This record gives sequence, structure tokens and C-alpha cells, in this order.
Amino acid sequence: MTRPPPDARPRAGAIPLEVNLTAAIVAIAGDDPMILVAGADAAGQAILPSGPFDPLAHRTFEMGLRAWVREQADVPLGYVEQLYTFGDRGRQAQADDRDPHVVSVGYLALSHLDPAQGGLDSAPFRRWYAFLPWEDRRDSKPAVIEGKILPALAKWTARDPGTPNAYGLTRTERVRMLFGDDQRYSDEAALDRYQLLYEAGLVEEARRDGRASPLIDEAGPLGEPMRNDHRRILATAMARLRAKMKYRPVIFEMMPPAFTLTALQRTAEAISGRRLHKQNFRRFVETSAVVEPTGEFSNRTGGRPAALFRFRREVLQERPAPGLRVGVRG
Amino acid sequence: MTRPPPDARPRAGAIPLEVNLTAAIVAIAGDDPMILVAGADAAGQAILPSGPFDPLAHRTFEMGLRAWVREQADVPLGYVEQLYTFGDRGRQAQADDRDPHVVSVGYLALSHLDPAQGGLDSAPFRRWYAFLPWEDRRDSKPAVIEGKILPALAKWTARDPGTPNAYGLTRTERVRMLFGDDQRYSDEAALDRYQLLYEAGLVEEARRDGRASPLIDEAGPLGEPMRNDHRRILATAMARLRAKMKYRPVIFEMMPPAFTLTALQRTAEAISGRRLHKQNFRRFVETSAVVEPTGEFSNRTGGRPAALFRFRREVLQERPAPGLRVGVRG
DNA sequence: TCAAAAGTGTTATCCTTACACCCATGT
DNA sequence: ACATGGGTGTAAGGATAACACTTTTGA
Repeated sequence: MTRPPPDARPRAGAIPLEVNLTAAIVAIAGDDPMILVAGADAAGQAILPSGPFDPLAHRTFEMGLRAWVREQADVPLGYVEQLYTFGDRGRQAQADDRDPHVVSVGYLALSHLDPAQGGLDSAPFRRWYAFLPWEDRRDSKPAVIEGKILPALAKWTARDPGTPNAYGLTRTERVRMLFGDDQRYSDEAALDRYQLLYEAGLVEEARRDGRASPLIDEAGPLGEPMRNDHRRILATAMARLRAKMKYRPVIFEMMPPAFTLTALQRTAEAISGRRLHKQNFRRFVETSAVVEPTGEFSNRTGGRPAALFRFRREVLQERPAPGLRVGVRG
Repeated sequence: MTRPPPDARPRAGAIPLEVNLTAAIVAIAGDDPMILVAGADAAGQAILPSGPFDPLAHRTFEMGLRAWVREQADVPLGYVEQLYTFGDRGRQAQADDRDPHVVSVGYLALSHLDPAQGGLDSAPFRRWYAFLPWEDRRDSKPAVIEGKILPALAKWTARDPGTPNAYGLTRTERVRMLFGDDQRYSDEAALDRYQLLYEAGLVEEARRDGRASPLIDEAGPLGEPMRNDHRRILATAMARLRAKMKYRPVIFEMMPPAFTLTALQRTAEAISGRRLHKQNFRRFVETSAVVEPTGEFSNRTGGRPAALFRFRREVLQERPAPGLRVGVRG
């Protein structure tokens, strides 16, 4: 094993690649988290706003991303956060995709827009659970898990139940942790669930990459596929947002300036895919002092008028990790 | 504002870039976290193991990274995790750096090697607090903060104390949060601290990029600089490792197979840069069941022989977030 | 007057923090 | 015997989880 001299700079053999920026832009419409799509390809697969990074046009990734979004969707972005950079867009290129050497940088962005109000009616939002339906556990466990996913994964597990992977977990254990029903279920494992389905060859993207299982036709489609690796980016965004919400007040980046506590809870439930306990949610919001009453009331809620609240920006400097605990089931 | 037709694919004008992979490889030597350096450049600045990504040679980033590390350092890597992708390596290229269009993907890796034992004596590890000395608060607040950083930042703050940045925080507030002494201090904000010093023009890297403050010579060097953006990657690695340690059992990736509880605590303290409370640390380790006694004892510790423990791999499947809480000061 | 949603009170339990003390070895 | 570090018990305080009930509006 040779070692280069101390001054060696590993720049020899530099390979030119293309860097693509993709945004998962999330907004809330009533009870549903929505994802902005920039259109669909010839096969009808949804595509996220995206485009190549040109360092001559934009100094940073984030500036390039904002430019692409402005051009393709005309939605104002608030919070923006880099997610992950994928060097492998699946194992094989698509038929109409000549250059396979694309590096894909995924971003999460949040928008205050309420897609249901249609203020910018032209921006086409879609329900994010249309793409990852097994992630919505708000009202009972979704049917697709018991009906399609677990039967197919049972066969996949049976082929090799006991060999541990790099993290020491067997197929049996991974399936139980990710799609099971007990305390070990974690809403933050959204990416792991998608990756497991990909690995088992049960999502359309696996077929595209030549890694489909024979079971894929038996089970039928699991959520709507997206172009390229966009559904993987969406799953990454969901996982990150669910985790981040618990220790940073990012949820307010999707709320209007004034909101009721119930609306806030509905949003937290929509993102995390779980029902929350009303009293404890309220107590936590109150004691953590992340919101303050505006003094106004809303009587558009059906029953007793609800007090309106606003986000207290001061918490950003008062506490290092002001988030919304989502630990309690309703 | 025009919108492309639904089927449009934003691939026109694809720009070739070079993708560079860089690894911050951490190991523990007694009481000190160490970082593997692959050498130094002509100016004496340390460089991390790194190299360009070639998709023809390696299917994934991680495989490429492991290949570069194998070639430059000969250290076995356990845990590997992607950190962040920087599209801007500082605002300006270095003098001897002809192609400015490099995208830098940073990685965190952990190694079981004890650099103090010198099993592989050729691998040159350095103390990571040599590069970021203000991060070590184990034994009182480091002198460099009171002596150099705060005086220089006071002048920087005085030039614009009250204008809020994108997150609504003023210079005054940021300095107090990041370098202050109260409860708001967070060990996980290591990257924010480095970025603040860069923004204020107080680190060598800022001078290199043409953004040095006149104060930089007055204050004198703040930690050892590294080549390119390597110190930024190190700060990112430190922040991520400190955060991750609290909810994932990554610390065991740096421990030998059997260890005493005191050694485990010393490691947690070394990484987090803070002293921990002995009894509470032990109780947490015990109740969380992340370790189990081997039955052996070590009498090389000076006093009463210490029981040896090993990591219980089973916790990975028992609990979704088994980490080491580091919330308690000693 | 009743449905619907807002909003509150109270208790058991567990975890965190903090205190101080005992134990087993080498020198 | 004593210095050195290993190892424990217990109680106060606070946060969390769980229970059900009252209040205010519109229809």
C-alpha cells in the first residue's frame, strides 16, 4: 500500500460530471401536506422542479435552485435546506437518458402558500401521500401495508430471513421495524422504508433500473412513481422534515401569519403522518412559548371561535432547540 | 413568469463540473479525538484524505471515498456518513488552483483504531481541537475565546449590532449564543461557530478567499488552517457527530471491542467537548441497555479494577433511537 | 337545544438531576 | 495505610402521559 508524498494533491484524472439540483417543495393544504410538481414526463410520471447547476450563472447551489424554481413554478420559497447528494441515480440509466454521469443534489424547501386557497392557482401541488401512501398512519394503518406490502415482503424475507446486513439487521427484523405496528415504528424512517421497497424490487423505480422483483406485478403499484430519483428525494425530504420538526420550529414556515392551535396540530399530524394527543400538544406548545396569542379570534371553524396565535421569533435566540415534540399518540 | 410545458426536462445547458470527495476520519486516542490527515501542502496546511469521484471506476460516492482513503492512509473505516455538498469553495479560487468549478462532497468516517497505540504507526492523526481549539470546553472555557475571539468579535459586532440576518438574529445575538457561557451554548453548533468566524474574516481561510478582516492580524491565528475547505468539512463533521451521538450509538464505532465505562465517558466527553456527570452517565448507559458486561476486568487503570463492557448490537433492533444522552454537565 | 369544536384541570408515573458515600486494588 | 479510580443508593423536582370535563359559538 503506497502513500503519496505529503504535498500530493489528488486532482489527477479529474472527471467532468453534471450536477443536477432538485427541490422537494412542501406546503400545507388543510389536512394534507402537498408537494409541488413541475409537470409530468411522457410516461405520466410527475417531476419535481429541477435543473443543472451552472457555477457561472449562480454563485451557490441554493441560488441556482431558487432560479430553477422561479422559472418552473413561481412559488415563493421560505426555508431551504440541502438534503443529500446522490452519486448513483439507480444502477442503470433510463432509455432516453444518454448521459449517465449525473450527480443529484436534493433540497427540501417549505412554502407558506396554502395550495387549497389557490392564490397562485397555476402552481400544481400534489398530495405527497399519493407518492408514498404507506407513510400516512393518521387514520389507522394504511390498507396498502397489510394488503400489498407485507404479503410481498413476506416472500422477499422468506428467501433470506437470517443474514444480517451491514448494520447487523436481518430482512425479518428490518421489515418488522419499518412496517410493523409496535413502539419501534418511527415516522422518521420514511427514507428507509422507501429504500427497503426499492431493494426488494417492489417499486416502479426498481423496474426502471433493472432490479424489479417478480413480485412487483403481483402486488400492483405501490404509490405513484416519479421521474428519475425524484421519489427518493421526496422520501428523504419527508424523513428530514419529520425529524427536524421535533427540534426546530420549521413548521411555522408552512403556517400563515396567524393560525389556531388546532390548525397547528393538524399540520404537525399531516407532516408526521400520525395522530397527536390534543391536550398534551397544547400544553407543550404553551409551555415552550413558541407561539403567542394575537388577541384575534377565528369563527370560521364551525364551533366555538378559536384564538389565533403567531410564531414567536424570539425563541430562536432563547433556546437552542425549540421544536414541536411529537412523541405522543392520540 | 413563463412556465415550461409539462414534459420539459431541464437538461439543456448542462455544465460539466468536477466532484471531489473528502473524508473527515475520526478516532479516539485516550482523551483526545483525532483526525486523520493525508499530509500537508507547501504552505504547511494539513489536508484531509480526498480525491475526485470517477463514476467509471466506482459505482457510488462511498466506494470512491473508500478507495481514496485506502490509497492515502491505509486505515480501516467502519461507519461512513455523507455530510454536506458544498458548491462554493469560498468565494475565490486559490492562486494555484486553476479550475474553480469543483463541487466538494464531505464525509464523516469513524475508525476503531487507537492512534495512541500506533498499531498502524504510519497513519498520521492530529488532534481535532488543534484546528478548532474554541470547541474544547472540557476544562474551563478555552483561553482563545476570551483572549482573542470575543475581543475581535466585539469590534465586528459594533460595526452592525442590530440588523437581523435571514434567521432574524443580529450579530450581537449570534455571538452571545455561539461563544457565550449560558444554557444557550450548544456543542452541536460547531459549524455555526466556524462559519461566524469565517464571515467575520477572522480565520485564515477568509484571507485566502479575499474576505479577511483587518482584525485578523491583530487577533492572531485562530486554530490551524487547513487546505481548501477542509476545515469547514471538519467543523461539519464535528457538529454532525456531536448531534448524532445523542440519538444513535455511533460512539461504539470508535471504541475497542471491550472497554470500561470510564473510557466510554472519556470518549463522549472528548467528542462533545464538555464534561459529563459521572453517576448520571453511568445510570443512563445502564438503563438504556446499550452495553453489557463482558465478565472481564481491567486492572490497568490505576485503582480498583474496572469492569469491561461491550456494545449490545441488539439495541439496534430494539429501539429506534438508542443514543448517549449528553445533556448533563458535571 | 344541540352539534361541533375550543379550551381546561388533575393525577400517576417516569425520567432527570443532584446529592454523598462505599469498594477494591497497587504501592 | 492510603491514594486512586471504580462503582452505587436515594430522594427532590420536573416533564410526560393519561384520564374526562366545561365553554362558546352557529345552525
